[in-house]
Amino acid sequence: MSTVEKAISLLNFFTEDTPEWGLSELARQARFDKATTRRLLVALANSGLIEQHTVTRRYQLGAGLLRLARVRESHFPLLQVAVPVLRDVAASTDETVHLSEFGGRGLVTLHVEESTKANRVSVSTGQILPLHATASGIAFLAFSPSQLARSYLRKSLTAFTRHTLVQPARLDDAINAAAEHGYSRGEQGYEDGVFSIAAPILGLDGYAIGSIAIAMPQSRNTKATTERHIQAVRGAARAISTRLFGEQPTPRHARVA
Amino acid sequence: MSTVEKAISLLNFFTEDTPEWGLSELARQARFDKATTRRLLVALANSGLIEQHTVTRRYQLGAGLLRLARVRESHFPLLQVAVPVLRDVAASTDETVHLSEFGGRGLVTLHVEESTKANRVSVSTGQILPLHATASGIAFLAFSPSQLARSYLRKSLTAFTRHTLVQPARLDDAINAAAEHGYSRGEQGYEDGVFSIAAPILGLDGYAIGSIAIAMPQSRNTKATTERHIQAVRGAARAISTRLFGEQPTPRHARVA
DNA sequence: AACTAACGGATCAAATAATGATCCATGGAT
DNA sequence: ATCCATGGATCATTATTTGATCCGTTAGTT
Repeated sequence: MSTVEKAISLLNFFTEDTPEWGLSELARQARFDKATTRRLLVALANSGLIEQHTVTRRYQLGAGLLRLARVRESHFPLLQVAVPVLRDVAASTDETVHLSEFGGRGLVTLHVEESTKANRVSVSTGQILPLHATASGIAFLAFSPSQLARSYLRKSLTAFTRHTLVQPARLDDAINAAAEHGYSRGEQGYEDGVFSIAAPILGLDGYAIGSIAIAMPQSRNTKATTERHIQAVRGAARAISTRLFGEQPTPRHARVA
Repeated sequence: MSTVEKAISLLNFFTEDTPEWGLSELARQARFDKATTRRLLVALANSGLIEQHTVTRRYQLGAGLLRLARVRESHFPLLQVAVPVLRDVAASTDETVHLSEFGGRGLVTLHVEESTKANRVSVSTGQILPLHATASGIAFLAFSPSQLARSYLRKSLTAFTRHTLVQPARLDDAINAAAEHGYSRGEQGYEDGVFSIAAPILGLDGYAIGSIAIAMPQSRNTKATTERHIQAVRGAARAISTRLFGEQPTPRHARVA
């Protein structure tokens, strides 16, 4: 892990739940030396990615992030384009719909539109989704350069539930099925009782850049609705690609051998 | 400049105008060695702050930034709170209004609502404003810990126009006037022909966290309108503080000796 | 088709910057 | 009044970053 990666990894400790950190607390959590942590924080603060409250001396995310996020969004308006589409899908299905993009080392959940039902699936923004255990991940892998899928298969496949696909062969099957049909199913692979359907959002090169998924309680997974959900999620994913690039990219499957 | 700061400084080359960079091009611009630049970019990419286009091999800002910006905005909803206020001011004055926040080493312009007039001032998001040459900067300095103001006064005071305040004594006067009246004027200090009025947005500790400013062509700087603009910008700045913190912070002036 | 130039990327000895044990001052809590 | 945890500073040791140089590709020119 390079110094730069260490510094940035500190940023990831700042979440909706813990948006502020004291120095010692953060050092302990990140398992860095206190002095090291401080130096990294100071560097981040000098760059505007972190700010320090002058009174409490606690650290929080800085204004520089807003600026950079704006630049990115103005160049590549994923959220701007996708959020209305997600909203439509959420409205027409009344199930939780979420968008994730591949960035760095995993699928980052960027936006969530929740169902209005009392019994619904809650997803929180910022969550990193494991590729092998979620519908979103499988959909993404199915349309990724096969090298990526394969290198991922070699890594440790954590079992989050009894249903998580941990045998490489079964994961291959799931990926191949997703590549063939253009969508994937996740049946309690990450969290018990959650069923989801996902489709990949393709980039101009035909490879997936992320996914969109509908998540619902397993109990609402009925034949009749599922078919509608598949259509909705595939249509939404294609709409997002088309609006982003002005055309529908030609999919590039990644069959795993 | 630490390695971390170097890496993050690379991010700042990605702007609305140049949102993509090739490796060599960026290395030249940043005056880093090509190998160094690449290592830094790879580290940033591993962390999700940068992404590389698989085909063109060019680099652009990554999805991780969106996530972090969201976390910050949900913890400290400056934009969410301020944008509607800016919109009101822009609508009622029909002049360009912009919001900046102090982060890292300068005032970062976070949002702009432009006038609908043909002859208007254009400000672009992401611009870094010099503290001594803009109304926003003076307003900020006037309500900053005096240490900050003083250390800034020691630094080189670049003259952007013939009107830029470069003599420390005159800058002191401007800061003191702003501290006294709660707003500042910028008369062509940064760009010729631009007149602006700014007020500080105060944090809970009573020190400024940023500013809000109205900018217009010098020709429209008339006594009658100026008084209205002063009221508008002061009211807006106070409204933002109040909505952010639920109370109006007690201002802490920073009289310069 | 051969040549050139610029590109992204990889390598590794030398140079430099990061590390962490240790110390200090401050502020709550008991 | 004492204790303990905090944020911050120091500096010899250590590990990482650096950059000259190399390589294979691609795109433009002759």
